Amino acid sequence: MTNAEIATALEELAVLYQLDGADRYRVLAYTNAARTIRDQGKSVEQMALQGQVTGLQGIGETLEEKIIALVETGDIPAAVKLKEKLPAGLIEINRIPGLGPKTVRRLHDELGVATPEELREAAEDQQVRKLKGLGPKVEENIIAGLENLADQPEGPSRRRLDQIRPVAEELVEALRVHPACARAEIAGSVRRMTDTCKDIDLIATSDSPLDISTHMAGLDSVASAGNPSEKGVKLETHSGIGVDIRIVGPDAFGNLLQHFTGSVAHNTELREVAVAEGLHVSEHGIEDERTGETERFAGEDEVYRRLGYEFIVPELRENRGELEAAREGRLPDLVELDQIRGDLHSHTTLSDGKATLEEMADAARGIGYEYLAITDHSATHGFGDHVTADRLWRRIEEIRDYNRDSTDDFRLLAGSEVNIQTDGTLDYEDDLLAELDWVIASIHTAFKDDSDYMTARMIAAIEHPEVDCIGHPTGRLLDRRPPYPLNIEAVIGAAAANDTVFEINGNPNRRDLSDIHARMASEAGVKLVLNTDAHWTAGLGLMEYAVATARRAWLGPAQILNTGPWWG
DNA sequence: GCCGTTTTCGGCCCGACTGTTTTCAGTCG
Repeated sequence: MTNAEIATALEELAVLYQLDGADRYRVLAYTNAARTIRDQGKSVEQMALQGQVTGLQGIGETLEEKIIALVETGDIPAAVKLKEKLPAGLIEINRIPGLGPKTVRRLHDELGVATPEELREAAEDQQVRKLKGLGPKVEENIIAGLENLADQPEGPSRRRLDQIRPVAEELVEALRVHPACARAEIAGSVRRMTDTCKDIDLIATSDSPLDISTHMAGLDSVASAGNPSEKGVKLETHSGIGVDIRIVGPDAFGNLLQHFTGSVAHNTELREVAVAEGLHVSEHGIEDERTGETERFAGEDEVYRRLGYEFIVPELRENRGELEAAREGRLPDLVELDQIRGDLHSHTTLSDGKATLEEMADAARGIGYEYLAITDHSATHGFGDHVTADRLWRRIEEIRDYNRDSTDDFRLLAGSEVNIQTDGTLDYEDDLLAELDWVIASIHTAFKDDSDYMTARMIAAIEHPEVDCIGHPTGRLLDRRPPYPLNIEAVIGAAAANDTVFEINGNPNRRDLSDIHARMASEAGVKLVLNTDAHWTAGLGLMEYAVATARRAWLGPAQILNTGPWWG
């Protein structure tokens, strides 16, 4: 059972407890545990079975028992019991925005509502407004909410960073050009460079905040807006992206930026630690309970310093140990985009790329790279653009000619992205692979839902003496395909033992390895390489996403192969 | 339900918004 599946089961149990009227802190404990588990790189199933799961933050004996029951039987007894007691429709109803567990429970107890359909009837018959504290607006919200629920059964969707970031940049620019705006920044998950984002958070400071809110609500790209106020405004773009704009005075800009950058887990931990020292942190400032005074800071770095931390870059703010490290002055020295000296994964028209070898080389040279590996697909790629062994031999000669004729220090590397076949072997002979400067092995076919099989196949490639690197190691596509199942610890162990490098593929649809797995790999002594997998010249520009993932994985230049010169 | 450089019991981040009230509970991020 995957960590995501365990987390989902615990989140469902949290909702069931909520509907059952449980203490809110008990519910919170399950929600926090689910988040911790979702964030783990190691298999929580294995940890639970080996009696190690209580070592995780927020997981005690009770949760350990429930997790063990879940992985052994597929169910948590407490959840089964609650599902017998509470109609399944209530969980569905609870997903309507604005309807929380307390209201759902009252609708059930006082009106007998057990399904979305019964709720619709109750709202249309104006029965809901008969309940104390509920009125016609709630009925309207229910009817609208049920419509949306039918439209998007999976709940609010997250979008890839590359889809949402240009919109955020356009909107923050619209803030900045307004004469009344003193400062504006992108905050939230876009600033933290997460894989996907739910919405856009923007913050600003202004002497006439209402003008700013009204201006933003009236933009052409805005489909609908809430009430513009002095504190900000909520928008939705025509493409359905939610935007939250918050405005404060210039003296508290740092507090607001810190608050709205998040993450929730980071801020919650930050504030809990502060409370123990008598300090109350919010977007408005830091209140010292001994003096009753609130300190405000224009700069975010001052907020961290006041609380006893080194400045923490946004990419690290996930409550994955960064607060402790910042307090002790041992934050990592993170890799920067300008430290990358070459790209080791690119395609040309020889396989499925859109640009020629010369065009790709010119583009890489234009970025200022010292080297570019040409790694077209191999002999079994299919789609009519596979590269036969004979053709690859000739390509090696072409690249050597290119380098010989080159008048500067830039060099092309002769490489290949070789398919890992179903039995773990590669689709070129060893003598050809040995002639290449750089060999990436990747899985492109036969994704099986069998962890033992996929792991063995991957390890066979890692152990192959001619393989330098594993490409997009988990095969995930953020908007359409989950990773294939791998025993990631075993795979990392094999890479460490064989000096095989893992790629962080910077294609924003992949970001593979993920931040969590890349950090695990690095801690196990595996080197990482940051690549774009470019299929056209502009694709080389995607390196910033690989760098972002590497920074989120706590990686510095010393852990990354292509911050160095070509060594081959 | 979890947890401990005040605590093994009694706490558990903080504020905005909404809809309903006329001071607040519930929900959300």
